[in-house]
Amino acid sequence: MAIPGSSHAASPSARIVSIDDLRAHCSSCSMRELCLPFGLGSGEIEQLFAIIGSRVKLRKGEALFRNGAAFSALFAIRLGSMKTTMLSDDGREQIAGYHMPGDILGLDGISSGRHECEAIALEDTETCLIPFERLEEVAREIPALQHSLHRVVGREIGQDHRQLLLLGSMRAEERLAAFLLSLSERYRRRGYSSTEFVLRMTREEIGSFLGLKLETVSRLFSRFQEEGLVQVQGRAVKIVDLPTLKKLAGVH
Amino acid sequence: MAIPGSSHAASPSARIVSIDDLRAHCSSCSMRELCLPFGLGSGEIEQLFAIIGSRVKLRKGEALFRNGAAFSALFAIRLGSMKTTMLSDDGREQIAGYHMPGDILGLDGISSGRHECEAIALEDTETCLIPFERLEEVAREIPALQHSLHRVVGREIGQDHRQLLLLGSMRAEERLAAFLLSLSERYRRRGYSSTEFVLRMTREEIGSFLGLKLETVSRLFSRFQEEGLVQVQGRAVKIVDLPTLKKLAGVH
DNA sequence: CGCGCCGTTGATATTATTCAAGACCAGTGG
DNA sequence: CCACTGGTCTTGAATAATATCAACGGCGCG
Repeated sequence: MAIPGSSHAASPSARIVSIDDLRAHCSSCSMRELCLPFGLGSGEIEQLFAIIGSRVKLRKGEALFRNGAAFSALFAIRLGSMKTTMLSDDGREQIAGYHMPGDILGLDGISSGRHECEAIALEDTETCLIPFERLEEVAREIPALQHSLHRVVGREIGQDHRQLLLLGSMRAEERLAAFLLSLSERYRRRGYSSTEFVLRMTREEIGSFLGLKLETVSRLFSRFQEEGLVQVQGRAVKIVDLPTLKKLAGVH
Repeated sequence: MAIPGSSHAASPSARIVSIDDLRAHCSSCSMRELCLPFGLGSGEIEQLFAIIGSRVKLRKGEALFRNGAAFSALFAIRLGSMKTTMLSDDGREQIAGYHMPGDILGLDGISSGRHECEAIALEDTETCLIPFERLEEVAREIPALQHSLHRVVGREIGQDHRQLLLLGSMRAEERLAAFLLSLSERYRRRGYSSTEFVLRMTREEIGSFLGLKLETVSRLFSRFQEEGLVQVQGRAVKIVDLPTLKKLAGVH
């Protein structure tokens, strides 16, 4: 499973690209505010950047890591988007996360030393590979980096908890409304339109993420459109009536 | 909301007890293998112990921290059990976690500086208060502690992901079976019986944790008993047919 | 062009919830 | 001691929500 010339886990088809591009540098990365560099001085960013040995490019559908793979690194998404999926023993899959640029992947592997989920690219995607042991070393020297790592980890836990609330206590239409609002907010924070965006997942994947079947998702999109909440054409979504959508999702 | 003489968040009725008991020491705590001290040498445990200024005792129903409270510390459960609950804006609550001795609570507050859930004692419970800033300081000096903290965090994320799988893709009977197996395993690791234990939650709380209504949980317990999988008397549970239970939960 | 994947929609089936009634149990005060 | 009370648990019947099954249209791509 290992890539020739690399001790880090990634799928065989992934291509590792050595750094030859200045835009790849943390200090000029447009995601630095959301990612590990947040709060670091320029010298400190330099130290962080020094351990990011490579970028990993994935084509749509390729895996960054697979279930059971040895854990040795975190990955920061630079460009594109990914899903993380949990697999039950009988083959069903549950999408546990939908990740965008600035998100950090792979935290699930820290405790057991093996990844307990899979990370699959939803489109052509580029990530930074961050060797975890070296990150720990540098974090011991740079309090701000240590804190930033903890902040990222806490963000992941918070997101998971909100998803638990969604799956455990919301009805189908509330789930979809909450999902759209969450996307809206996350695009906004990244400087994109918060009202018009393109979904990167199929209806089936959205259903898996929300604990629903694809037909239910499709029907809900149709109904939301009828009711004038959104305009949907395939994966292109335009949020029309934000207040009502918020009310639906239970946000007051 | 702050306790007189303490800068750390906890409910007003919680009593802080200064350390006057040798059994309170990390090195003699029966949970040290599951908790932060794991993997530390005795000198290092001493340094960790030095920052644990106090224990927090809670009576059944009392809160360790509430939603929105300022985050300043983690808490390690020494004795008893707790639930963490997420609150939706419209008042519904979702139990996100069921925690036992050795578990670390409060990680959800790291990223925003405020707790995003509530931690409530399910029975009389005792926890160690671990000031987070000081923990970060000491973790920078002791790689093993730093790693142990990361391991604990990763464990939490893994557990959340498994719960997402449960809520998103399992049917009611699978959820209850998986819940019982998870309890069984966690009691086993703590040196208790893995086949006979007492639930610390009401049917309603179990339902909330599993995304079900209390009546559904009650019916399932009755059915599992009829089918000879378990013996249930109120909250006392005895697992009778482990293999079938595992098959139900989708574990092969 | 034809194939495969994706999305929509309708009819039906299944699952879990809701509503309702009553049993049980521990604690409390007369 | 006993009746009373509030919380918990169980069970049944009716209902609502979502899944399943099935058919078909569209779109992109080789």
